[in-house]
Amino acid sequence: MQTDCPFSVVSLRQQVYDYLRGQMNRGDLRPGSAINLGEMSARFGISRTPLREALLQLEAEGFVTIYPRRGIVVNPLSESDIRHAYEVIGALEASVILNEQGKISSAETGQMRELNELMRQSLDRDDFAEFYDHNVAFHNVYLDLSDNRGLVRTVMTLKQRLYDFPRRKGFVKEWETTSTGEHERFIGLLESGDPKAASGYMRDVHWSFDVQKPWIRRYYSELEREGALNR
Amino acid sequence: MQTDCPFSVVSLRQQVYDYLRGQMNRGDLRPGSAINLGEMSARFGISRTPLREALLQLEAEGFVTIYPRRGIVVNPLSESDIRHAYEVIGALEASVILNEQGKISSAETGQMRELNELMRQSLDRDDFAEFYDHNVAFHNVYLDLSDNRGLVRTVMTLKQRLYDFPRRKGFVKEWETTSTGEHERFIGLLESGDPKAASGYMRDVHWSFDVQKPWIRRYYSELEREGALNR
DNA sequence: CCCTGATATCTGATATATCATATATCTGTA
DNA sequence: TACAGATATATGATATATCAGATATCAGGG
Repeated sequence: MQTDCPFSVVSLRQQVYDYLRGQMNRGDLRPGSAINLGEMSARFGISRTPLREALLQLEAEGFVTIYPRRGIVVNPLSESDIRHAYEVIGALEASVILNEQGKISSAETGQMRELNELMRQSLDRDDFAEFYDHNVAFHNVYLDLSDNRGLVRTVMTLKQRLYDFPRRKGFVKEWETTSTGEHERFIGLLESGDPKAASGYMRDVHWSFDVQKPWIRRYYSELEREGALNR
Repeated sequence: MQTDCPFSVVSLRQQVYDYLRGQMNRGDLRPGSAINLGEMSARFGISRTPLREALLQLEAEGFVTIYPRRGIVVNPLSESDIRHAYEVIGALEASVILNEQGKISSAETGQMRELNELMRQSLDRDDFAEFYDHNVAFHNVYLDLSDNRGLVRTVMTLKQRLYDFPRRKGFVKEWETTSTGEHERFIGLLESGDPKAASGYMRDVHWSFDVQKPWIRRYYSELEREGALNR
């Protein structure tokens, strides 16, 4: 029925949401920058209502703050925001790995191996965007096994928050090399039949703010110099 | 400055949100029931805009579904919704317990003991509302130690979803007795200096859907007979 | 010069009107 | 009688106008 329909009407609200998310993702809309309903309405030639609705959604997801009658600002990403995101992502990804262990077979670990290899190739080619897409796809191998779509949506929204503003055209190569190594260790634990250890490794190492802190600080401090990150 | 101000203007949108949440909480707005913007606008004498904005927020939080141009429906709570909520709550509460273990002292465990005792007294008096308030307060003892307000908000929203619709004036007493026993075990693990075991117990026993499934099914199946829960 | 109160301006919040889509009902034809 | 197309109705989605609160600026008095 509806899911088979080749046509769909995308609400203006959704289009605005997608547009603004795209702007943040490309770095065209930076942390701290102001968004003005009246200007946007004039620029796009649409009314303020769908704009406002899209922004209310973005606010609920943490991307912007609406100051009543004062203005709308794109949220900076502070170190504690990063720490909080790591905490939630780590806990939820670990939970999925444990809960869906029965569905993680050699097809899945094989897929993750491929993606990890593609990540390494992207690293060698300095292709940042591709590296991150493969990274997201790596984690999605097990996330997509979960029917808990709310959980996955929470994780994905937080990842978008993490990835948007530091989404620069560059790496801390040592971090990414370590990261792909952690992926490999993770796969090894899964393949050796120890999903509990794999789950713990994902939460306590790969998504541990404390463990990753030196890389995080190095990575984000470089961005801070570029003015993309406000403490 | 603003946080000290004894006066505040509460937007219509927020008032509508609070009102509707209160209605769901009291069972005056049941799962499956329709909400009509035009009727509500007429009844409250306010425009549809803040109504719609409140409902968009409620939709984002899982309480309602807005069917474009067709109507707005209060979401039923299915068994899989409950399972999903348990999964997320368990993972996140366990994470807080681990991360904030340094802040959990005898003051906190003492507080939890008191609340658990109050829960037992409510149970003896068949005071359902009070039992649940103490239960929420019990868990909040450690949740409030976390500065990850996004995490806590996620947990609280899911709990509201769980508690609203089965919020009847009654108990499965054996479940609640078992539950307070689990609280006691949890406190014991904390006091014996094993926060990791306490964290694991909270996630793998107290908030494990599989472990609690028999109680859940008994509790919610009674509600289903009352028409409060749709599968 | 500084402070206070009045006024102007800005911008989101709300009210009202209209539009766009989904569904129900009616009408005509085979 | 059944089916297809046209029309009516319902309801959320969007457009436009106005309001309400926050901030900036100005004017007057001490």
